Amino acid sequence: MRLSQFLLPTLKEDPAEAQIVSHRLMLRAGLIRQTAAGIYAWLPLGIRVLKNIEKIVREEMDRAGAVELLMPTLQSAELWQRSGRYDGYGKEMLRITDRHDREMLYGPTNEEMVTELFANGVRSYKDLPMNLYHIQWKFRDEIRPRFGVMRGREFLMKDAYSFDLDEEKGREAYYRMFVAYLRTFGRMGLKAVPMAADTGPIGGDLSHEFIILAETGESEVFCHKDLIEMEIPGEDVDYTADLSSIVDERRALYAATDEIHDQAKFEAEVPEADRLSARGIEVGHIFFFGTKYSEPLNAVVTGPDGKDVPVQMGSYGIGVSRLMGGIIEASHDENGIIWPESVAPYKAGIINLKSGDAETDRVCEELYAKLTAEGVDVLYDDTDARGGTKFSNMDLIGLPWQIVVGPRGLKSGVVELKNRATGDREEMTPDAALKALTSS
RNA sequence: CGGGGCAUGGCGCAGUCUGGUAGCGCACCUGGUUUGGGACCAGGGGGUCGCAAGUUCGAAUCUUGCUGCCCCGACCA
Repeated sequence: MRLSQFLLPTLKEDPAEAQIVSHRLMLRAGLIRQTAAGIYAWLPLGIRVLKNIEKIVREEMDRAGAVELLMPTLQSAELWQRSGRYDGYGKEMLRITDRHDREMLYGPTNEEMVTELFANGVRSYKDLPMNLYHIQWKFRDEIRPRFGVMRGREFLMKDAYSFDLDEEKGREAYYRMFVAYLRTFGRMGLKAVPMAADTGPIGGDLSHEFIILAETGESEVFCHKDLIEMEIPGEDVDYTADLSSIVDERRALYAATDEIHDQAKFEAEVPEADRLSARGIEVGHIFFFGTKYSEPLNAVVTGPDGKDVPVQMGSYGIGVSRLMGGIIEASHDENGIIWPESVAPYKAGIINLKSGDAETDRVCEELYAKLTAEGVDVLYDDTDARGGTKFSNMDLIGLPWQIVVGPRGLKSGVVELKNRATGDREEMTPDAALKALTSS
């Protein structure tokens, strides 16, 4: 993409409304614009990142055996009245009336709807296990939206729902998601720690929040430091096998958010040198809730014994839009965002230091054409802005690599390749820069 | 929902206390000089001062009501 044809409204100064660093940087780097409290428009650069995050989530869900579908944002109130949640959900739920005075709502979640879809399509235990997910916009009318995209009212969420014949199978489904989450966050360059969470009325031990560590995180977390460095399961992880060893080795170590933190237990279980207290952001939440929805909505399958049983369910959320804020919180410096390559809107930027200079333009054009042909996403700053402006903007938007092309270097036949994360710069021929970017 | 704060050009702000016909920086447009880390000179465009009533000869400024946004708290992916 040529910057001259792109919409990239960067801001030199911090907008007054943004308090935390990810919110400030998202506004300054031209990723989002707020349109109402807690509601954001995604600008061209922002939507590219969002889609990259989505892609990783989708790939890991698919790998773990979940099946994608897409449920609507608007739901009828009737469905929620049957599950008994319509009155209980409170003002967080945005209620809408259509032209026929039918009560509708903008979905804050989809348990009811997915349960009904499942019940309509599945009758036999032989069709289990099943895990259905979608990536869809949700709306929760938070009393106080804040922190930009981290705590918006409208947000993009991946939610998956597992259906199993009995509790043991349900546990296996839960473990698959547990492992898929480790991989998902790991691929985004995040260190996500699963922490036991409140299981609510169902009880049991099957609920975890996935917390990423970031200095500016909203809540305080405490855990064994080994959890941070634990290896992420590889691409070849076998989801049909018993995954309990992967899950158990993590659950064996202390990890808690400040809400349920028990300092005495922490000190008893974790040697002082291994205690880590840090700040964290919740980016995922998984839980098993048995027949909470399958019973009232009559989602039953016929078992091997010929009897109908309500299915055992779990649900598994990932805050997709929130993750963008979370990644920035975890990866930035004083100059701007530092995108991990897996989610970066473009892999590289080309800075033309003297637009209009025949040789500089020629080398830039050639690099741009060749990188594009090789399938490398590249943003070419072909505007006639001054060098300093281009450097600052490129650092701000945080593309992993920058190729700086100017007359001074070209005199000796070199361009400069800069790594945004490390700040390292190296002079090399345009061909060498091309190779460096296409081989990695 | 309780407490606090803000609303003046695209962005950041001054002016409000002490009413007198709107200003600064950045951004934008034109011309020139510049050109490897947010240039300089000259000229220029853009604002019903959040909305509505009221007080006054006169309101960004005073009064009342409303709306929007931000921060702290309770709540949450």
